[in-house]
Amino acid sequence: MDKRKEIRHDVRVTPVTTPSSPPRRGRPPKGSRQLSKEAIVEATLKVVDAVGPEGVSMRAVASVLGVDAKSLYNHVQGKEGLLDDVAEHLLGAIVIPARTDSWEDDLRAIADAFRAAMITHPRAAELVLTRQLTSVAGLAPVEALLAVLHNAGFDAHESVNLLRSLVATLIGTLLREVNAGPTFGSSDPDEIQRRRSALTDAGMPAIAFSAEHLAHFDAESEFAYAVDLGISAIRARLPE
Amino acid sequence: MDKRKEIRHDVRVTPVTTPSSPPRRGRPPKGSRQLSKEAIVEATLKVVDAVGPEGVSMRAVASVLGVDAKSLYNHVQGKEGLLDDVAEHLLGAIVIPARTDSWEDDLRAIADAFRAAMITHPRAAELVLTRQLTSVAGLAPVEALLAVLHNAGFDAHESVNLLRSLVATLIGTLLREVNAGPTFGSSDPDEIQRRRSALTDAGMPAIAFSAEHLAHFDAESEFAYAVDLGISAIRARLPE
DNA sequence: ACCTGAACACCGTTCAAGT
DNA sequence: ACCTGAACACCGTTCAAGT
Repeated sequence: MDKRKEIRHDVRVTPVTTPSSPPRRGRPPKGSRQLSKEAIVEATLKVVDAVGPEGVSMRAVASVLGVDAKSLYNHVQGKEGLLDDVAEHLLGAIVIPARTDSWEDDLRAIADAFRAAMITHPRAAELVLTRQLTSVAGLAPVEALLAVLHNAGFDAHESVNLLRSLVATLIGTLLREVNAGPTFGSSDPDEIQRRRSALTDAGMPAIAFSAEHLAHFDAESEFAYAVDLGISAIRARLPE
Repeated sequence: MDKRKEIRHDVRVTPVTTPSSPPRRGRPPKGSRQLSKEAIVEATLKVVDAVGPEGVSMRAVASVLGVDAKSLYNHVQGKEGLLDDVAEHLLGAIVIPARTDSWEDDLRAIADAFRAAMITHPRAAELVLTRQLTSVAGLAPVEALLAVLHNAGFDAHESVNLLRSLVATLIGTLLREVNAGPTFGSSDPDEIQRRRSALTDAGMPAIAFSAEHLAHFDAESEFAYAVDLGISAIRARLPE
């Protein structure tokens, strides 16, 4: 409830210089790090990992680097631009797998690579999943998916439709996984039991019927299931 | 760039009382509206429609109601609670269609009802699509989808898996639609041409091959396509 | 070229005091 | 029961001045 205390608590991420160093003016004498976009993005990622995207402030990022918040504006385009940069950094970390002779395996492998990259920074994943990114660098996974679809025999038009549906499914599934957080994914039987009875008591028969399974959630197998479902839908649309 | 001016501009949403009314203390004499959660949620929806979720401030919402921001805290649980309330309000507006004898048609109809509700407030949709909602009221669409799946012959477990994949696809697709905004959805040939050449020049062969279709985007037919794809995947999993 | 002091116009929220 | 003044601890961002 008291936002001041919450933020005070969260925002302390190991600063590069000691907080007791005296305030200066102009360029620091010598040893101080050169600020750069990459360094700022990495610092931001640390903050996001610690307090989530909504906890990010220019001041918090700057303090990780032992610098004043206003200095960041020499390297990034404001807070929104910075968060875009973080998202693209994460997107760039996806390792596109080599192609095999099975398009099904290839699609699965790309999907897994995407998830793997998101999982390394669960709290930052939301940035990739919800932002409208425009960089060319972020297109590598799209290129990879499209290439596989073309190669499987789909024409330029159908490939795009399938690509978009598949990506939507991946995003929707991962968004749920990272938003749910560790709480929902937990296998704590007590927690599951509480959710189960809440669902049974909702007075909705179909929900009550499936309550046991609704209360349980295994992120990894849910993801695999969604990808398999997508792949079988694509297979059904194969020409010839 | 100058945030002050931007906000000044956007935030002026027709206030209920004239802005020149003198400041008061304690309860206003008589004519002033009774504040209520519903009224606050509706006012917030107006603000979101005007300036998007990130533009919402307690002060802006209060000013729509001609009231001080701090008064809102008597009725909602802070800003986050308020935005949750808005999301649930929107979720509650979904009109679940009557069931027919075709589970395919039923799934499509529920999906369409979901989209229709989101489209009425495109900028607010993001709240429904990205927030972790916990209310029982929001479960109606889930109940409807599950009932259809059960009725189609799926057991309690498989129904939940299919439900989650389908919902993920809907959320991913709608998120893209509302995030893209009117710009991307436009059929302006110049805009499409610019995007097309940007994609061709990216040096990625599969993207270049599909560039024409990647540059074009029709939200409604993309949605229909994704739903159809999901339904055909579900059909392939039908028992017996 | 790049960093900061001073400053501005905002925020969300608490709490005691008012009616 | 519900509203507000005063106040607090934050924000993002600009710009001129410093080195």
